[in-house]
Amino acid sequence: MPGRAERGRATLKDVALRAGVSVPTVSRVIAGNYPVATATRRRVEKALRDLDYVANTHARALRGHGAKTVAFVLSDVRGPSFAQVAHGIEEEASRRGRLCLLCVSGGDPARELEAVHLMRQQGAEAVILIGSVVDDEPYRRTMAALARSLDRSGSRLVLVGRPPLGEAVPATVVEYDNEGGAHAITGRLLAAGHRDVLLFGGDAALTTSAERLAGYRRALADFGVPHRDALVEKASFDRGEAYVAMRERLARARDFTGVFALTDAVAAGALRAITEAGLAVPDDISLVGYDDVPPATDLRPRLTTVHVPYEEMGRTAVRLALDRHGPAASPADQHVLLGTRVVLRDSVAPPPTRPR
Amino acid sequence: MPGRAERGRATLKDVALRAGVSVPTVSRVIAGNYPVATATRRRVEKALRDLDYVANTHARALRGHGAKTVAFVLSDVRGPSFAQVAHGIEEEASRRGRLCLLCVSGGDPARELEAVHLMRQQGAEAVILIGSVVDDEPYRRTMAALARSLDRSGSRLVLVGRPPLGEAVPATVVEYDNEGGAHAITGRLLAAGHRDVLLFGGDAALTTSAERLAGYRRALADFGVPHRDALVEKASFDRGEAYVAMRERLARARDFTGVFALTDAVAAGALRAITEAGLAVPDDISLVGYDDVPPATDLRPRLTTVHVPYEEMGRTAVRLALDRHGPAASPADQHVLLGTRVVLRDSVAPPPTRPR
DNA sequence: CTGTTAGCGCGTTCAC
DNA sequence: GTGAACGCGCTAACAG
Repeated sequence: MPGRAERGRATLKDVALRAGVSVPTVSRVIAGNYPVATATRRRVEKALRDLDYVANTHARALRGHGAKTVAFVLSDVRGPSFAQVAHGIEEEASRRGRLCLLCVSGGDPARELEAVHLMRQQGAEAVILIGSVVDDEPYRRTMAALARSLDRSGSRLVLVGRPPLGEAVPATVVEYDNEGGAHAITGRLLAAGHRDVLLFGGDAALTTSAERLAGYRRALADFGVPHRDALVEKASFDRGEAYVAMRERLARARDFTGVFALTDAVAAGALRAITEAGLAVPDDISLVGYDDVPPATDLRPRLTTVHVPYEEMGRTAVRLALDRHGPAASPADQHVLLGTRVVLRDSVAPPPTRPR
Repeated sequence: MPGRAERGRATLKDVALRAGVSVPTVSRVIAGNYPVATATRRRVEKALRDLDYVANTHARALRGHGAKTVAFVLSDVRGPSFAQVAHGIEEEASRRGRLCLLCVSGGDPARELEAVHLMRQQGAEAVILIGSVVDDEPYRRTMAALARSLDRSGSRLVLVGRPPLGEAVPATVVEYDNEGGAHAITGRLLAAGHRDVLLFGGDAALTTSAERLAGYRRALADFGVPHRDALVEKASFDRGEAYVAMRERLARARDFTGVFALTDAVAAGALRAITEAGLAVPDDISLVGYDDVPPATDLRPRLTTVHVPYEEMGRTAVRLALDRHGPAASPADQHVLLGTRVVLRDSVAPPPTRPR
């Protein structure tokens, strides 16, 4: 009776039985760092192949030798910017021999929490949370507790593209200069002569939107242009909804010559609405976006936007979390702010001189 | 000495010690399906909270109660179509309480194999391989062996958007009608009157390209249009390279009035080159793509393309693999071919009447 | 109701 | 060189 080799996966015991040796011997052959007689080794190796043995990660993990895991949560893999972060994480993690655990929250804080819980159980070395949130008091409290829990169990909470929780909270933060990027890109519009700049898209409750709005306002202030609430038009981050919203806005009032779309996808939707309304970009209306996702190049005109180092953020997140106990690691390194830069393309021009 | 509660994660033992009960009692409180005295339960629950206990998935898995895992491998998360499949998988998996393990292969067969190996060790319930491959003999042999290995260990190999390996191989296959879609979309061009249709992009060694090419040729045959090798222009799947390739092609010869781009991204690159060459789509040249990714709507003109049910493929993959032992499951259901459909938009018109 | 015993698959002691 | 014994953390049996 050859053990359970027939059904289910073969265990060390099955292999040992077949090779006529004891379990530890097989283990040694596999590990390779212990002297084993050549003849025995051959027999074991044959049995290993015959039974198609694969080590059980769970048992290994229990013993302390488990394959390490890096886990991350994002709201939707289909978003190009999230996908870039995910790619960066995956790349760096697998470069270091780590497996990647992925959860999607759909933007729901409850699902995000649940996901983190699962990842803790899994014993993930790092738990990476990606993207915007509603930064209220309950959120901060929960997150701080989570960070401490993970820290106690030797794991690490990493916040990517999300504000820090305070000095006392043991979490790694990888941000990008969101407000600065918004300030710079709005500045481009203003410098080209635009005075009526529509801020388009987003939900001010989300940190990402709020920061971009702040940059927009600061740029306005720098140029001495008074802020007008009427020039802030909410719309979701969805291209389709952005299209509809811009169409309606144009039907209602054409009281702007420049548009700062909170996202490239939003810009794409807006562009279609503007074009269909018989207006030209950038001749009649200038348009800028944010994120610099690859399809931004496919727009006509090619979109001027803000480049965000999403992939690098992903890589950095993994690196910081995994190297935090290393030789040259200091707590200060656990909070990183990556730069953004404006990518000049073809969607900005001076405002038209004659009134429309 | 309260065990290891200070550093590392708390175990059942720590909790039991603190609550003054035995280990199984704590286990029962957690499981909840066993009678426990109310007073004891309270004490245990407090200890659980105090110590911030989290169950160890690995120990549970070893015992047979582990959180199940669905694993998948794709070449690049940043590709919108892959991202859609990934989303479908994640959605269906988490709906069924499964965790998702993600690996990226970069299109390298060796890395793909390595990834599958890791996933086997992890004891994944299903291992899903996504996307095109070079379908040669070594590949088929390796894959078949892998399928059998996984099958023996109670897991399942799932091939998504990739041809089956033969009846005898225990694998689940979720395909879409790739050739049919290519046939239909090429037919649109032909029906509009085009006779010189350029097949643009892709690498014929990859299954996806080969199938689309086959559909293209069949459509040509149906319309009695002879196939010309000169009208097959290779280019990678990258938008940037497609742009360059189309620019060069146009400089060399404008011997076509219609373009079938193997991918929407390729179509985007081609569109830019065509437009910059002073040609109009669809007035001078008609252009179609494949995949129907969201940004295809942002192109101007909006791209006529083939819709592929990527998300559904992801969901189906998980469903088939997990339900294969269910009541109404038959082996025949383990091979599915999903339909594609042409999405008519604005990038096709009859060819110009006067010679350019 | 609760504690004791046993074992999941593996790797690391120890002896022989 | 190799086998026997033990324990990682957990849960399912069996006592009591």
